[in-house]
Amino acid sequence: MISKTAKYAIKAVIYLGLHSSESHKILTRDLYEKIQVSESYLAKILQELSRHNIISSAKGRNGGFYLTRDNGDHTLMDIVRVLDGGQYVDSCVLGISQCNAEHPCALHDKVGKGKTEFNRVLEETRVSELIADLQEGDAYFPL
Amino acid sequence: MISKTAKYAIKAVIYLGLHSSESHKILTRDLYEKIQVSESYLAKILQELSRHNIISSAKGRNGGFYLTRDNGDHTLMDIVRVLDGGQYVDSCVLGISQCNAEHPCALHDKVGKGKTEFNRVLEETRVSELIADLQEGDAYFPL
DNA sequence: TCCTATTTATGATTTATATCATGTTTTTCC
DNA sequence: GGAAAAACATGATATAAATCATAAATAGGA
Repeated sequence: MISKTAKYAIKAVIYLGLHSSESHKILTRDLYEKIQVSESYLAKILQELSRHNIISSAKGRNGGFYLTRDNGDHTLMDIVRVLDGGQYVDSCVLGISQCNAEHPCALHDKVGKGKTEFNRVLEETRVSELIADLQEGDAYFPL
Repeated sequence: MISKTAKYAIKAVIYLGLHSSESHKILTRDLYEKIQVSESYLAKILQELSRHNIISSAKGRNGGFYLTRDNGDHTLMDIVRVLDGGQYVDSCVLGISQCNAEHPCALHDKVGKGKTEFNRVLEETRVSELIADLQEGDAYFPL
């Protein structure tokens, strides 16, 4: 559905949203265990996110990664696209070319709703909203 | 979400359900183009399905693959499990170990519904039902 | 009984994903 | 201005998924 890499990325972004700011940056080495991924792999992922402006970073001493208000404007789908390259979002569950929303195939019609719903949520949910939900205690995020 | 291999398999099973019977078996070479996969790869998939009794087969001259009434009793999830090994059905969308249905994580709570729905449909839909829908013209399946 | 058409079994190859490792650049502090 | 601390860039390796190729087993028909 979405790659492991994208999952790591989403977790990391949420964590940064909850625990970082421009005045309190976070280092890869202090984050990788929580995400349950190796330090060097997380580093690569964070760099990719930074390059696409999903998160912010500062080099050198006192550097690190953090989330600004602007960063929070991205959707979860943006994150997935940066890491999975947008290829997973194909219209038909069975990969039938003549199948689309107006003319859904047998399975699409049944199963497709679940997938469409999944995509829709990814597309509509902004990082900032998710963070807000978590801060208000409405949601659970055990990292 | 589900592998390409599983998609090929589902397509093939549906096709067999619509166009084959014990007295009218179908050869790999007459099917692979419709599924849009190579002949040898489809052969491998059909063999795997046959071994797990999802479809039926006969060797030798006048042999081929076909679907019996008994075969139709399997669910779509059965097909997926045979080819993907059941590993994709992990509980949490983000792979968080402490997250489950009773205690859903932030994303699980939002996105999870889509995935759960998807799984449910796979689990509940029997091959025979899907075939019936198609034969009655209620569904679309352009192969 | 022998030949041919078919599934079946097995292994090799390619491609994609995930992961690791190492060197380079930038920034801040002393 | 030099040294240390950090992100950044790049390439190598490992693992898994997808695909291909070939030989063996089986069954039917002449």
